[in-house]
Amino acid sequence: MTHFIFAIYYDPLVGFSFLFVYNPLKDYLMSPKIVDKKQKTKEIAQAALKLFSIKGYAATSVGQIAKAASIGKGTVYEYFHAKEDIFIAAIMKWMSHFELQLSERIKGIKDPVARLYAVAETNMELVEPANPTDLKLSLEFLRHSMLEDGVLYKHRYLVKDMHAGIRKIVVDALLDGISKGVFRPEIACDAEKIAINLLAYIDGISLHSILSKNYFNLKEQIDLYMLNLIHEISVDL
Amino acid sequence: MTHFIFAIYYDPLVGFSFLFVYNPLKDYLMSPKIVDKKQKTKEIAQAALKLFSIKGYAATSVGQIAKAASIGKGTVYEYFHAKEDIFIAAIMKWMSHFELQLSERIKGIKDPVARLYAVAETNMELVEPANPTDLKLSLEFLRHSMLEDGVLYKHRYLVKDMHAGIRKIVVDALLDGISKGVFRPEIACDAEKIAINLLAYIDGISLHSILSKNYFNLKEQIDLYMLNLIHEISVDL
DNA sequence: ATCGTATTTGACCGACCAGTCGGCCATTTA
DNA sequence: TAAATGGCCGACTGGTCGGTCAAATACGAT
Repeated sequence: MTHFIFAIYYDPLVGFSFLFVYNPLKDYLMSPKIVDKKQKTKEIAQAALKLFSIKGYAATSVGQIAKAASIGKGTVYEYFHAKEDIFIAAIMKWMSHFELQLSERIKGIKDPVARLYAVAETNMELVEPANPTDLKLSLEFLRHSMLEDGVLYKHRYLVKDMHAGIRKIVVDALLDGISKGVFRPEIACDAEKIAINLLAYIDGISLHSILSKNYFNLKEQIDLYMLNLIHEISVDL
Repeated sequence: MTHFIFAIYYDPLVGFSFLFVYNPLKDYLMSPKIVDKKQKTKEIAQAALKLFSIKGYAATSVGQIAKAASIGKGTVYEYFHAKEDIFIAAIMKWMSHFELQLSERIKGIKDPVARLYAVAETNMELVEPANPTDLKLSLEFLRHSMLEDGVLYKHRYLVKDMHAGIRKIVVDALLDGISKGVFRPEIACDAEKIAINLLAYIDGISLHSILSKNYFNLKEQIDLYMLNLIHEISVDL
């Protein structure tokens, strides 16, 4: 009876999305006012993400999100059950954006040393250009994942998963370096530890660089760390 | 005419405090119900500190602070002009407590290597014992210092000052190590950079340890970092 | 043109909160 | 005992915010 094709989309941002999809072959038979819920959900999450990263979760009201998305406040609740859900969607959008950016950067780099540098530099550029909204969002993210009554506490695994994903990239680079004879084989058992330390350091130095703006040069600091690291794990020449 | 001695106290937590002080030699002449404002201010700040570290600034109401301090809400405003001021006082209390703990630990340790370890371990223990409220407070602290509309933005120098103080301890340990022939003289020009990286790493790994609870062993990670650091800066044997 | 339905909307509600204020209590002074 | 004073308090106010809902709107179908 319906003149629309029915589809089930899965999107990591919005989960399963049951959707009446516009069918270009039958548009003269379209049902009344069908919108792409998936798309609009993303748009709202995008607008919210921007506000959350500037003002923080608590200080951003649903009304402001609605205004930023150029829709009414009530409409927001057609797409999200609660403010918390907007935050979760926004965070997932941000995470997948970051992971995409990182994997884009990594892909094609074969040299293990260059690969480690690329991981470090991608994180660095996330913070550098006088636009530290990402780190602010990170802090918001971490805070709400850590606190028992935090909005993201039930979704703590998101942080862990993200960390695990990036850590795997580093560990793989290390093991790859060993098999290519660049890094010392003895470090294989410490590869995980080395990766954990590298990523923790990058987060720490990024944080400090924002707090002590202009006091030190982020790139120089990371270079010093990387130089020592490479020196420590490389085969003796 | 008054039967009290008048004193001006200076306390880093509450600033100058003009105080009628109880004089034990003349207590039979006491004025009506004089309380130690300085002391009570500290008690309120202490109660607030606990709540802020558990729930965060925004989620802690002045009423809850009052209840935690076992006083009425109105009384809180006898001691603080605004909620923001309670936060500032609580943060300063927390900072001075941390700095005291660190300097207590450091004092008496003459060996430069042991001194570096002591700095790292003090930070570590701050986070370790299944009671990560301090790191939660750190995050709250950083967030409000970083954001333009953060409660502590006008007091950003507090973070910088604290970092500078701890950094000086590390730099001094490094320079001391050089003069004692333990560390290589060439690192003198990099001492500042090394200190910045060490402290950034400690903050980063502490953060990750809370987020990935039970995934890795914080002490082992720090030991690995310190081992590499010491190896890198020590004179060759 | 008109109907029916999907969608949108902003006024509204109840909860909460920072900060105020008038009054209460306890103790000293006269 | 009465007045004075320091300290204390919680009800109240003005305002915000998350979430709801009845009415309005958009738009294809007929």
